[in-house]
Amino acid sequence: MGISKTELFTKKQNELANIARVLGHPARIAILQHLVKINACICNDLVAELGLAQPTISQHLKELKQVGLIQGSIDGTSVCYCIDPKVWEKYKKLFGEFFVEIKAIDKSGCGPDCC
Amino acid sequence: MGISKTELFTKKQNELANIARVLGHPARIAILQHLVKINACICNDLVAELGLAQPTISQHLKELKQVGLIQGSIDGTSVCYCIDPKVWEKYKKLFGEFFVEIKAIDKSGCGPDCC
DNA sequence: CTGTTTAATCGTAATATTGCAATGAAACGA
DNA sequence: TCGTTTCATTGCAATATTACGATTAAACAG
Repeated sequence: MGISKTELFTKKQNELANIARVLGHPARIAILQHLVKINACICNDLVAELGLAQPTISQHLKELKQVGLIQGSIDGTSVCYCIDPKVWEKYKKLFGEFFVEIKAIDKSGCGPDCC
Repeated sequence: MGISKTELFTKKQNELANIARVLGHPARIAILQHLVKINACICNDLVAELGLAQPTISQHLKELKQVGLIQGSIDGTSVCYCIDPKVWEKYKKLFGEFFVEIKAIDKSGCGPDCC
C-alpha cells in the first residue's frame, strides 16, 4: 500500500478502510461468496475452485481470518473454513452506515456549472 | 497490488473488488464522508481538512473519479467536487447484495469441532 | 502582460501486495 | 515407522500503492 498516514483519520475510518481493503481483491470476494453459497464449512476445494495456487489461497484466507470474517477449525489433516456470522453482520452494518442516503445537492456557494 | 489474475473471476467479482479497493484507504473514506456531510460541491478545502499534501489529495480524487463516485466541475480557478448520487446508489446496492443474510451453518460433512 | 491562485501531472522514494515454488508441520493410514 | 495428504510458512520476483516536492496549466485580478 505504500505507507499510509493512519494517524490522520478516525478509528472508524481506518477500520472501514481496512475491511474495504481486504474485500478489495476478487479472490477474496470469490472465497467469501463460495463460503456463503456452500453455507457450511469447507475444506480446501477452494484451490481447485478458484484456480490459484495453494499458497496464494492460504494467504488470502489469512487476511480474511485477520479481520475476523472467517474462522478455520482443524479437522484431521484438513481445515474447515466458514464465515463468522457476527463479524459478517458487523461489517454489513458498517457499510450500510457508510452508504447513507444522498440528499439533493445544495448548490449555494458554487458556480453555475457546478456538478 | 502486485499482479492480479482478474481473468479468473467474474465481471461482478472484479467490479465489487475494485470498488472495495478504492474504498480501502482512509483518506478516500474521509473525502467521501466530507462530501456527504457538506452536501454540496466543495472546492479544495479538502487539503486543509485532511492534512495531506495537495498532490496526494488530487491523486485520491482521481481514483474516486475513475470509479464514478464523484464528479468535478471547474469553477474559475477552483474545482467543485460532489458525489454522483446514481453511482453512489449503485455501489450501495452492490455491497448490499454482497452482504447477504448468513443462514445457520449446516455442519454435515464436517468434523465435531468444526467452526 | 504580470503575478497569483488553484489544481493536475510528473518523477521518485518508500513501502505494500500478489503469486508461486520450495519447504515445513501436523494428522492420518498402512 | 514411513509415506501421504493437507495446509501454513518462507523467500522471492514482479508489480502496485502511497506520499510529496517540483513543475505545469488554466483562470483570474490588477
